[in-house]
Amino acid sequence: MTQEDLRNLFSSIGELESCKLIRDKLTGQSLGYGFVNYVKSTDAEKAISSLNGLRMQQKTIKVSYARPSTPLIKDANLYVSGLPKSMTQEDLQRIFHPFGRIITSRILVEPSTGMSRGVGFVRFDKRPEAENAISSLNGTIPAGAKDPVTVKFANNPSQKNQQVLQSLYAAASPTRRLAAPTTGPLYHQARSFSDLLSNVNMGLGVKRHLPSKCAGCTAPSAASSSCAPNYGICIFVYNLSPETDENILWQLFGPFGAVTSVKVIRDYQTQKCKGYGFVTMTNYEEAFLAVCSLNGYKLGDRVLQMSLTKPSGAA
DNA sequence: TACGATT
Repeated sequence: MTQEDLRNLFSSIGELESCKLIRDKLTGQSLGYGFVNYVKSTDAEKAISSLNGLRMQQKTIKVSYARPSTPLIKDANLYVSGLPKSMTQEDLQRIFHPFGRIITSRILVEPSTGMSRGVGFVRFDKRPEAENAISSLNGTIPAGAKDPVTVKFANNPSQKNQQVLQSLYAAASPTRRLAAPTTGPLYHQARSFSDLLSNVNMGLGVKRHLPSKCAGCTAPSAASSSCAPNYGICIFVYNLSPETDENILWQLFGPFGAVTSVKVIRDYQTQKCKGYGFVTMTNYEEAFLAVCSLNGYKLGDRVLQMSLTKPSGAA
């Protein structure tokens, strides 16, 4: 939605004094909210009663009175993971409401099934309420659940966009390409990697740095995995260096076939890779070959290990 | 830091 869309929608109620769509500072992308001032307060009331809850495309818009702008309401948004799949938004609110006024909350779902992904968000009115919720709830086990939940401050959308831009820049940067070839790990990777691929393409056995039993490949029926089985095969990759970025995973797995997503798991504070990541591939045969080929592959000074992700909830 | 998930 553009600023103009916002203006058109809300000016249909009454005369506007001002109207502002909030955008990311770097990318200019809408952050999904904005502020509208009406000349007459009765029009503001009308806007809330007629537009709140309106469904637009995939979204349900929320319209309410803006809270007074103060530093206290900033950074009060929490990210919650490890929730039982059976937990509803109402359950989530029940758990968090003792700590303060909840502005919004939601549980993320798999689009295809509507099933909970076990993660969600809770935005409190005030920062100290959010802090209290973290210290009281993080690591605790909800009633009736068997695993503890993680409660922490949510990532800031502009931080996330910065990461994406940096990663794109790093991939495209000529200095990076010139600096790497003779000494960097990418050079060594590229040479031995192409050897490896030519082996694969000729249908020959694959050299490995470890005597590999192809972990995770022994039971092809285990193709179902915790990560979106409808969307592909999810591969767990371990022993990545702290400097690993998404591009490296794309480069490693892309030649084996269709890769739908890659994820480097990072420490939130340092933004360094925690040593592992995930790659989702569309086709089982290609994923199988990638795991068999890349397990034991030496990237820089590290021997990679990989397997299909641990199935979840299987008896 | 051997299984994430960021509206």
